[in-house]
Amino acid sequence: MPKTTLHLDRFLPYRLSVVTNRISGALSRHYADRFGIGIPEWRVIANLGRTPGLTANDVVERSAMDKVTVSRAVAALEHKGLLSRVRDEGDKRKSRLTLSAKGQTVYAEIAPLALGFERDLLTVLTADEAAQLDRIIDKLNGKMDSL
Amino acid sequence: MPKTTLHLDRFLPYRLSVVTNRISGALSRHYADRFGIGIPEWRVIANLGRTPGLTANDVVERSAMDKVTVSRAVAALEHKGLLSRVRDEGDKRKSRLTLSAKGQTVYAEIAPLALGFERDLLTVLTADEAAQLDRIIDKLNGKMDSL
DNA sequence: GCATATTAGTTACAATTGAAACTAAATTCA
DNA sequence: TGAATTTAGTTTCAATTGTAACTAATATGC
Repeated sequence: MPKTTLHLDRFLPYRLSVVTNRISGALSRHYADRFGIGIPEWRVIANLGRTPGLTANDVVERSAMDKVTVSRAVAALEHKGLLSRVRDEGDKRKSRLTLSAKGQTVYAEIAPLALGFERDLLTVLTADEAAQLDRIIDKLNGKMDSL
Repeated sequence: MPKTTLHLDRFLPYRLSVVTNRISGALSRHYADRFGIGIPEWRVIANLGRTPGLTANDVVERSAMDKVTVSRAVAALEHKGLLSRVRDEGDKRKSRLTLSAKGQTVYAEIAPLALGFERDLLTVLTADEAAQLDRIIDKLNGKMDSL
């Protein structure tokens, strides 16, 4: 029988939101404090760390962040000297973004920290549960695509 | 072998954050637009709908929301005539909160809508996956408690 | 070829948010 | 008791965020 009463602490969107915010918050405290980097900035770094030369728009598409958020994160990172822009000669609306040496250092420091955090988190799940969760998230994303 | 490269779109905290924000966003669009109610207000309503007479602080404890957020949501709901406060005679710092008739109507309209949304979401998961997900969320929350 | 539409990115503005400081009431304990 | 602490809730302030409007460059259609 389907639920007929709304029980907030049994309500999936709510439960997801709570646990996710706790995780994001804890993770960002790990690096925000130590490196003065916020979540959007960190996501830009993570993308450029793996794939240099992306444009801001490429980052938007990959990161599910807003245009404006990315624009600001890029500006902040440039200001801090963590990345540089090179105007694309073929299409002058775009800029190619790459981490500076300093930016790469930050990436190299934070990435293992983030992976360590994830690994620690995953210790409470069996390998099977972790795999399930991955599949479930994909399915939920698929559902959201079609909505 | 554990991961050694940070691949943002395989990184659990990130994946969770993306899917959760998509779900929360879609859900809140369902009622925010129609009822002029934001997420924090809705959460207060959901709590009082099931359990009238809670104090603001009770809501904070149950909802994982911030004190300030709850205070503001309560003030907004009172202003809109959706709830009323009655100063607790035993402890005059507290107010007992209850939905007005109008507030109960809103609750009665949104609750099934929210449950319907959840039900629709869950159609992409098998019963077993849904149960797994529930368990996984509990485990992750347990981990976050201990952190 | 030039007017129109689209795309990359930024800026302006308003709304949301949380940390910190605050008020008022209740509790503790010396 | 009554001074010091804690608790409930509010207010202030600054930071973050997204929507909408904008600029500049490119692509499209007639």
